[in-house]
Amino acid sequence: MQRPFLHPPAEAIRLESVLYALADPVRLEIVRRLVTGDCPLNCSTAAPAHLPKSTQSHHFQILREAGLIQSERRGTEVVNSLRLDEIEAKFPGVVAAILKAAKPLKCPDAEKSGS
Amino acid sequence: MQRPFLHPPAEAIRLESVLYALADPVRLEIVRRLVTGDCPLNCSTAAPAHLPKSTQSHHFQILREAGLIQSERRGTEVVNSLRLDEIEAKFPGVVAAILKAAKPLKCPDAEKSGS
DNA sequence: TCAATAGTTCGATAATCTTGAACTACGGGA
DNA sequence: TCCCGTAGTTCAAGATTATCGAACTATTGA
Repeated sequence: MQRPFLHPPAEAIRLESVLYALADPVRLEIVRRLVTGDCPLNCSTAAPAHLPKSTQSHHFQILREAGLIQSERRGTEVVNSLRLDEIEAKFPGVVAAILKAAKPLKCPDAEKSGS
Repeated sequence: MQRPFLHPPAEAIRLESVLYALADPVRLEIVRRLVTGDCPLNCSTAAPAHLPKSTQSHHFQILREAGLIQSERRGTEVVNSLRLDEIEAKFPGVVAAILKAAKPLKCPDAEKSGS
């Protein structure tokens, strides 16, 4: 068994880790996609498609360890969801303000939904 | 002349850089001290005292390049001030929420103001 | 001019990020 | 049940970045 996902309890979530996780354009985009909910939540679809799988996995690990997302194996894929309530309870307004200020990432994903 | 300080114009300030700058406990503490204004604003007093000067300088450079602070030589010391208005205009509520959520850094600075 | 103070720059080591390659886990046939 | 395809993880190596002592620069004051 691949070691199960490690999720920090709410008390252990640190502001610095949350900020660090969101300080990367790719991870910020992942969180943005998860919160808008306009796409399935597995890793491949939530991450920019042009990235290697290993890099995607690394970013999800950081988001997980920061306490921003929760990952759960569902069949062959991993379903990710945001832990917005817990983060909001600990750091009111932080993630909301960041997401409001975040612009969609410009990347080779650009599908038909042109700007 | 030591090359003068580089400050990005407001338009060039990126959310990711701001978050990255604030994701470090030391830098978050520096910003916290600058905003409470309960101490002079030069580098040595704004940074945790136990840190080597070179490390302090590095942190101030990152804060500067992120657009969070403005540095100006005043005699033999460097005076730092926050660019809160510009950041607030670009990313409303972000820094305010972060500062509200930030706890004072526990460090060997601990003066008589015991917890 | 000399010494002291406040920061910066340099150089080396350590830690972290990125990515290809190999591996693990699960589901679907035949 | 065995084999294959899909979805992610883990490993290893090179590239970035952080930390900190040592040397350097800038400014003030005696």
